[in-house]
Amino acid sequence: MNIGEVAERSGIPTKTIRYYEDIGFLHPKRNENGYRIFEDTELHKLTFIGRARSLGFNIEECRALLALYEDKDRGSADVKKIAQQHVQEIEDKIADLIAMRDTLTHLINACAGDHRPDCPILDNLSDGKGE
Amino acid sequence: MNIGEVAERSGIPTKTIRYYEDIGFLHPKRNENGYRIFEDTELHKLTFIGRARSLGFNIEECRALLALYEDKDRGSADVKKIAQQHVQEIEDKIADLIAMRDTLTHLINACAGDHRPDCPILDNLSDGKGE
DNA sequence: CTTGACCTTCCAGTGACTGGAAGCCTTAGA
DNA sequence: TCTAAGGCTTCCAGTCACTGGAAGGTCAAG
Repeated sequence: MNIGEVAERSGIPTKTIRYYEDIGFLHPKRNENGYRIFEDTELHKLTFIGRARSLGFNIEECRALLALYEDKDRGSADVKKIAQQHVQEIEDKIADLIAMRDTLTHLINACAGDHRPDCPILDNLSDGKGE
Repeated sequence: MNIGEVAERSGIPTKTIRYYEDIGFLHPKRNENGYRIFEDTELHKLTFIGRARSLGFNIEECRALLALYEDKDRGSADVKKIAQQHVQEIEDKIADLIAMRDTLTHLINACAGDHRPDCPILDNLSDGKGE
């Protein structure tokens, strides 16, 4: 397969695939004209990475997961640990965002939203009060 | 005030304050030795930006909010609109994160997390099934 | 007079891509 | 056989909002 076909089948853009090669995820062979040739194993790897990324794992976590995937002797505990840490990070982010949303919603509800200049949102940004 | 004092009082690192000057948020005067001198208005502005950033507004949104804050003739509707758009973005992010968390939690619960190699988490990343 | 805490500028790196330029390769059609 | 389109290559720069570090000037205390 050429890179275009792999991109289509994995759902990962060609640019990103080349980037993944740069950072050592893949080592596709080249044919005599310099084009990358991908095997099914590489397509599979890319799809794996794509799924992990869409679950919010960063590149280093993907690397670790991939290494575990390819290690037939690993215990599932290692994988579970990475996933649990990641869930905790996600929970933290959710909590931060909810706090932001709640503050903002509160301010928005207090704001008339008309032609007059009084604005609790700006007042809060200006003096930190009004919550 | 020198930059160090402003940093302490606003809670914004000196590096970031210099960066904010670079991108045109501030225009502190300089004294003869080249040091920046900050007035209270600049400290106030920085604190404003700090609060807006902590509510998740990006730099351009902060710029817009600051401009509205300094425009005595604006209507609160303009501010409310920016805030509402921002809340919508936050809601979207929260929804994405919750979806990730739920998928992961589901997989984690299905994973024994022991010394054995079977792992539903890796299986899911590998073949997309198991949800 | 030295030490240490400030301050300055400039350059590079972060994460994970993404866009664009310049140029080679391949294939289908006129 | 020429040509045009599309796919492929590399390399460089930009994104966002900082952050770290180097190299050096300034200032106040002891």
